[in-house]
Amino acid sequence: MTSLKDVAAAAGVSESTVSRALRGTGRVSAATRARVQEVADRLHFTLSRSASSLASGKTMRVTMVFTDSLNTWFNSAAMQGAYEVLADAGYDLVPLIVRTQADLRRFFDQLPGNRNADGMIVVSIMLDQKQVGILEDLTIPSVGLDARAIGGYSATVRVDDMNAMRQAVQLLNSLGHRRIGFVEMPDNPDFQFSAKLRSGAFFDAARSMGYEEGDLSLFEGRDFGKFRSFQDAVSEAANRIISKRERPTAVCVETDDFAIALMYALRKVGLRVPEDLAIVGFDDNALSSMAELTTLHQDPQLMGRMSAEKLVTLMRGKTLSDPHSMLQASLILRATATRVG
Amino acid sequence: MTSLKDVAAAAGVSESTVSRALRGTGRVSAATRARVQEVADRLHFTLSRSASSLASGKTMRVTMVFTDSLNTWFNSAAMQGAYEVLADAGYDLVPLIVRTQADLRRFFDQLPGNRNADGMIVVSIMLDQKQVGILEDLTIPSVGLDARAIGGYSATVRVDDMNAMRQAVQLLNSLGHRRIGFVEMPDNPDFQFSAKLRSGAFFDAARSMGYEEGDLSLFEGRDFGKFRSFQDAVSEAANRIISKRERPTAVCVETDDFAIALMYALRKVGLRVPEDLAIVGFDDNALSSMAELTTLHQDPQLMGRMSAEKLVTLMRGKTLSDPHSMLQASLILRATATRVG
DNA sequence: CTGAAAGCGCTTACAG
DNA sequence: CTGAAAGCGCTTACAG
Repeated sequence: MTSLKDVAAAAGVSESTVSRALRGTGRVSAATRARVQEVADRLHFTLSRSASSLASGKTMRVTMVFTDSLNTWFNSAAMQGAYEVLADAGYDLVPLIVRTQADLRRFFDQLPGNRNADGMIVVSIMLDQKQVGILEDLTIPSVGLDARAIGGYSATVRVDDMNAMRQAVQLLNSLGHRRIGFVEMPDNPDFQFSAKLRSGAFFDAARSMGYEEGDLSLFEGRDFGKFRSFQDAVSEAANRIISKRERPTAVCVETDDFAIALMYALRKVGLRVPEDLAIVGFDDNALSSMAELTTLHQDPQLMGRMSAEKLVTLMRGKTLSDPHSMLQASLILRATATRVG
Repeated sequence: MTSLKDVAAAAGVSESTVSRALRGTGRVSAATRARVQEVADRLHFTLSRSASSLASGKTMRVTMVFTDSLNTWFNSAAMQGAYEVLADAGYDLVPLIVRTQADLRRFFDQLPGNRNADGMIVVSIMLDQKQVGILEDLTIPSVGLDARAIGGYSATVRVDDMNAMRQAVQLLNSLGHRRIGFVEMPDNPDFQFSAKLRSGAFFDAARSMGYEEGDLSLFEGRDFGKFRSFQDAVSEAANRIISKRERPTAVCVETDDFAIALMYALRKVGLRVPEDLAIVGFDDNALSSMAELTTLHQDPQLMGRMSAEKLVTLMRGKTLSDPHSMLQASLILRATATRVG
């Protein structure tokens, strides 16, 4: 395999000069640079990233940590957004899935001594105090994407759940719904990070707008999470909604995917949406417009881009004027939430 | 930053022993191994991948090459499948998007001298003869995923388009459709790799079943590909279908995404699906069941897994008994293709 | 089972 | 602007 040494020999210059010419750093005469480049092209030479990395101390790699599959609507878009920015800046993006508490513990145990990335983007993970401490002591920057709390991260990008839920409650209130509820996603039984923030925000908003405890229902994710499949969880959630005494006339659902599946399940047993139950989702994914789902729009690809931009700035040793970005979700009015009755 | 040397010092053994103990290679006494591991854990030590890679000649990295966004239905599922297998085998997965002919040329120009991956998975790319030659000369194995031709790749995983299209035509024939057509995806104007194989297979199947040229219509991707947005392309395709003299009573569409968008566009102007036009898609993605689309099911996550399994076997220096896998798509009967008339 | 030593292929002060 | 040399942190024959 041809190495930098071969290029140096073929071009009649030193290895130092080849290195500088190819990377465009340091002072090299235009003529020399051109000759080196020409020889390198002819020999199909590429720098060994491992060797460069070892010598320079920069890995030119970014780890993107997920708790869930890469092909969810949110994760895949966030990764695409981050990829675009990182590729432009010369960084490789390396996805890592951390599914269980044990995985996560191992990951954090090894973090302090980890020299295998110049930075990381951590997606949708709730950290405990110890983990926050580890991040703070890290020599490489970390960006929290969909981080529900700022602690530990050098920068964060998130959606304003509080305000989003306020908009949703406001809508339901304006439409005359007096009994409302929130439906959580099924918990991953093996994993503790499912944030309760969105449901918490929903109820806070509702109370501040005059709803009383008796008006509010929570359909808890852990009640469906013990079921084997997504469909089982959907059935159980639908069942609990139907059999609820004093059933709400409207619910918010934690994500569009769950909202849409739920809507189909409810209609199948004869509950009319929106007449009997209004539904508001969260995400505005590709299914939502087709399902005519009223929902809150967020843009994970943009969030991925923003996270990567912050990270690149930090990896270059600069500081951020706005390390923590909070985006607003926008309410998309469609057919599943209409006036009560 | 703590290095292997520090671990060796703290454990009172040589660096060689630490290396062997931590990687579980070579003969190390159980007691020594345990002590080394304990010290390594205490110091939060992780091997530097760059240094390991440089010393061993293995990068433990796999490049996965796409021509399109990471968050398409097919790509994200394929990546998830490949990730699962590669992560288990200790490899990092590094996505690479090659959007233009120029990108692709540069990529292949640099491939021969590239030491930055131990193997690669190439998704949905049509290769020319020169590129096939480059792959064949490569020292690292390459797997073609959704490779429409075998040439150059050490192994391939694909769907049997021929047979899938035969099933589709057979269905339309059984349902009494005598005038049928195929709708291609809009071309990426900047890119030449959109395969014509699926439409070719469709017409081959139709002819072999007695359809005459006058019965068959092709709606070519390049006719919609010059439009700016996906929606524009959909509109143009719908327009061409509607204004076709001797309009077909049924069409196959290259992918579900395009089929569903097309269906909505057609219904909007009053064409009834399936009464006026039956539609069969390809993919069976999450939208299809909701849209009640009759389609051909394929499983990109499984294809990603299979590709990675083949690649891992090859990277370990073993040979494959079945390097080229062809999966069958299965026809999913739903509401958009019914008896003619 | 364990260690000393060479070497992987670069980058980067340091000198000139 | 260019080169000689040290060194990044590992792995792996080679010896014992």
